Amino acid sequence: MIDAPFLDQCEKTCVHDDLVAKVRQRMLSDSAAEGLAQIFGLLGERTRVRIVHALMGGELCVCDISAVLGMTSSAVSHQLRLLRTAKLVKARKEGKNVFYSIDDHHVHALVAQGLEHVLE
Amino acid sequence: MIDAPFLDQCEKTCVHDDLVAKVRQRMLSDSAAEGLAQIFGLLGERTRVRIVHALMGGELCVCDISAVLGMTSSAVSHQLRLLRTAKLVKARKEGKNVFYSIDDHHVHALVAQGLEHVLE
DNA sequence: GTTTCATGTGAACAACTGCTCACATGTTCC
DNA sequence: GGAACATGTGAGCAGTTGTTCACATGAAAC
Repeated sequence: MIDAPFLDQCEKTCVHDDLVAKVRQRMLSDSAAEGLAQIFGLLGERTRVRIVHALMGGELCVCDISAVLGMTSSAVSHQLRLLRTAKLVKARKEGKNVFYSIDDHHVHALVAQGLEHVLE
Repeated sequence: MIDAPFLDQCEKTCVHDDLVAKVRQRMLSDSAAEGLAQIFGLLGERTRVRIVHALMGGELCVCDISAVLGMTSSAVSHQLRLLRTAKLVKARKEGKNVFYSIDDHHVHALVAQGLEHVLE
């Protein structure tokens, strides 16, 4: 049921009980909301979204990404770690270099969809 | 061209000049990166993504959203302001109540796409 | 082995952000 | 008019986060 303390605020005049109950049934689970917020949050930062977009053209090593973005490799590496942990990008080691690429096929679609919103 | 200070770090051995130059040509503009980060960032937070998801079932007034999420209407109103300013949701006034709904048709697609990633 | 270099990472600092609290606004009902 | 109530908002605080700095790691070349 609906938590009491919040209904008490305006129960009589405002809240549409049946509607609220219906929406709560379809509501995102905690884990789903957390997961959604995580992936959107990772893409919701200038540096990281630029990294992901750069990788959409193909794999790049850390040093190349640093050069493309004009940032230190340390800063880039910190962000790559977050993206890698969340499985948005994957790493391939080759000698001294580590090449990164998009890991999840949904990421492409998400960024493309986001661009449609931004560019129209 | 490519900014000098960042190339200097590992110019001789690591950076693939032609590849970096090519990627930089296709690189996101500053405004596009900022716009992408903004919309993803807005969806990249637990409370806001729950609000947007709740609105995907139809319009709701502030008080109903508060009841659904179990949060104060003040906290919800603060977040609605951000979503409204960014044109992710729109407001319709009716007497004392203000009903919110999804403003941009891309938002539906984005959240649905994000859910596919999370739920698989 | 030693050097060189690409990458990874912990600590620290500054900037940002979400919530709370108090209060303002505007509408309805009496 | 005044009371009640849904909503909006500014200030302040606590928690989070992105970058820098210094240093560690691991691989290639000599």
